[in-house]
Amino acid sequence: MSRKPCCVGEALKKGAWTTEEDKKLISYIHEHGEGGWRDIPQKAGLKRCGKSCRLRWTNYLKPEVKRGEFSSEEEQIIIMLHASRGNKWSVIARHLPRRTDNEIKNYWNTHLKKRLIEQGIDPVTHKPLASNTNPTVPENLHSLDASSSDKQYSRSSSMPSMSRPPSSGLNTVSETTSKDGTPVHEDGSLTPKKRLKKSCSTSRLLNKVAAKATSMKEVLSASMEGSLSANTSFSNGFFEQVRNEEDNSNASLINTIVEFDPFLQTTFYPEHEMNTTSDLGIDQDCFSHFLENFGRDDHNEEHNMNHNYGHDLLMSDVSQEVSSTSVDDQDNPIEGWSNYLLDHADFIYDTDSDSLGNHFI
DNA sequence: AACAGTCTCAACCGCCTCGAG
DNA sequence: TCTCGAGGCGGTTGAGACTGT
Repeated sequence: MSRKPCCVGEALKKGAWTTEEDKKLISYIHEHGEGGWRDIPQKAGLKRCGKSCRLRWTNYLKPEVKRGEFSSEEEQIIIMLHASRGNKWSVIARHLPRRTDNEIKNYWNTHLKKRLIEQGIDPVTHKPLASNTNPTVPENLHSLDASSSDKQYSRSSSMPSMSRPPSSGLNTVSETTSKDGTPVHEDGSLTPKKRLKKSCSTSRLLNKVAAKATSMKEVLSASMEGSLSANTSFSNGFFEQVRNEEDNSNASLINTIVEFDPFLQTTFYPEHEMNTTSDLGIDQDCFSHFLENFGRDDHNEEHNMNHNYGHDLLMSDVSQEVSSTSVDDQDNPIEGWSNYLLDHADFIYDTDSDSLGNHFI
């Protein structure tokens, strides 16, 4: 009622933010905190819409925002969650610490979607494209391992950020490391070994995760529709089998995946109400639970080198203490998940093993 | 060297939800 | 209970950098 409209009747600036504008915004928010976006432009001396300030801060300047190349672990999570939730970028972002929905959305549209298509997987349904007769066979990953995927990484790792303001020596992200902190040549490209390892690992995981995500989506759909029955591929005693094998690595993986997605808990643990604080001790931020279970990597110096623009900007010119949520305080929490999945996900394609593996295909 | 095409991603747009008044 | 602004969200755009010819 009494509130004044936002951004009305003012000659507001649009387009890319300048370094000076960033400094003003960072300085103001650091001093007064977030919130009250409507008033921030005026108080901070910016000719910007409050909404624009909020977006600039949350997507780019916020100290805890992680910027740079997505790891294969993060890619797995994005694909899996996209399969079950669709384009719910904010939901996906909640499972990827320090990543913004906008960044995930961009990464999906420019990288993951294309790669899934190349593999014959529909990025919308996460099911094999009609033209691909055998899309889930891992061998098909050879077609993108060193070509498309490698090309993407090579290109993106060497490409400067487009709309990033003139660095003025402030941004150290891509000077000695790739976007995800991987060591790079002086020209910004990944070393051949790193590139090969990364692309192969990513492609292998993409194949596995895409197939797994498809199954998960089917189960989720069936669950949501209340139609999960003996006809569902996960059924036929599968839940019981998994749950009775607590010390089995397969069961452990399933549990981890289920824990990862609270919605799937009702599928695997139908006697439980869908509850954000289930008996598993999992909530919407269940990824942190995973961290507790499987430990944090303490060899993430590379990731710790992943400073960010806002942080550097603030530290460079504004003599104020940086927020306590410093990048250096947080190592990459995804690594453990990746290693665990890599170590245990092979059963998904292991058709020679027991029935557990086949349920996922 | 110049140009066109491609790619990336920050920023914008418009709609929706929530909650203050 | 209703109104409407703030904030959140997903889709889209376009500037700028890279690549190929």
